[in-house]
Amino acid sequence: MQTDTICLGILRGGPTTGYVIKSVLEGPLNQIYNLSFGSIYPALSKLTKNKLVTVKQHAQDKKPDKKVYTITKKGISYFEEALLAEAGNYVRSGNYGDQIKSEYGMLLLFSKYLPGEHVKLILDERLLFAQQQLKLITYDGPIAKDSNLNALRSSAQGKFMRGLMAEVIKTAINYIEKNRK
Amino acid sequence: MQTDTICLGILRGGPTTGYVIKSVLEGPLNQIYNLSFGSIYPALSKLTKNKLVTVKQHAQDKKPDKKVYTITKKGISYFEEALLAEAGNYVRSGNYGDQIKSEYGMLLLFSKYLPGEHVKLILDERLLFAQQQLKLITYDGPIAKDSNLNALRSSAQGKFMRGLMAEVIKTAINYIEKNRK
DNA sequence: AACTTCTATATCAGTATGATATATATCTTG
DNA sequence: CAAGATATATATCATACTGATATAGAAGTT
Repeated sequence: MQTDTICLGILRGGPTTGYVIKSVLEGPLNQIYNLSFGSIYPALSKLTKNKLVTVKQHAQDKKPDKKVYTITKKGISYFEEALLAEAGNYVRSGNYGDQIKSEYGMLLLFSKYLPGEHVKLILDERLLFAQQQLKLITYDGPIAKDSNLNALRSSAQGKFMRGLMAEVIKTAINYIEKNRK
Repeated sequence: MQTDTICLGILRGGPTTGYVIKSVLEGPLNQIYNLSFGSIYPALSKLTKNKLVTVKQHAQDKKPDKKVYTITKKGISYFEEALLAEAGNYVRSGNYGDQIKSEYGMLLLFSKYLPGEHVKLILDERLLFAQQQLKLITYDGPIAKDSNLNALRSSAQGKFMRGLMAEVIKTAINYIEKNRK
């Protein structure tokens, strides 16, 4: 999916900053899609230039201006068309897998060539990370109003994805704990 | 993990071609790591130039020469050092998540803005794909001798990873089937 | 008081993708 | 049985993305 489409999709959930878009992708959407600042900021600039979003610069004396992006009417219709096109491409491509680069997976695969203590450390850190992720995804407490997580919270689609992610993480944690001898 | 290290690691399991390396990554290692030909072929050339692998060109009249790469002694020790460094970097980085771009995940997240038939099709195709992946991973029949899957077959590490992947896919399939209303 | 993490944007060298080109064999389907 | 699709096999390249780095103050931790 194009970075533009993703930014617009997140902005569909309410106005926010590039920094928050990155946080959402790194946090609750970590298992779904990752993007770096080097992709997000230029995309936001391009969207602004094309009038698909507007910016409001919140001066914060001495700190860099907080740029709050809002999707425009033009942006909303563009997003819906783009999403439809992406869905069509996905089905037509015949490529239904995800693009994955799992450092952890490769290290475990090659762990025969690694000292035992290293492997233990890798598994420990990964388990800890997975447990934190699980907590983050199942968390139902209050959230910042600019966090754009309401869609993930309240919509049936968001609940579906949260449930799926939680189940998958739980399965992985249980499997690792049981079979790591 | 560097593309070089991954190619050497797969070559550690026996001599093979760039095409087969791609097939292994696209097939049984699909949930772990993906690389395009545009990364694999240049990496293999670089490794050859640095004497970490050797090539034997198998002329196949009219078809492009099949280039079978074999890891050298120098390559083996380089791989082991590189792997150790990668493990160290992983633990030190504090970044234990995977790099993921899931088209399917994003489409489902935004499925509120998509016609119902589209969503149904996406889910159907994804389920079919997941079932094929599961079959591929749990398959225990004969394999081509140049497929480099013996490590994944016989080693404890390979069995561990296969088991983990299978459990995760099963969980996802069950969840989608139960909650897709 | 010193150190680390968080908020916030931006750039860029190096790396990776995805499409395209080429060429034949084999499998599939109407 | 012919046509079309898929598999084998390597290679290139424009475009896109990453990961590191820079900047800078607030807030939290040791």
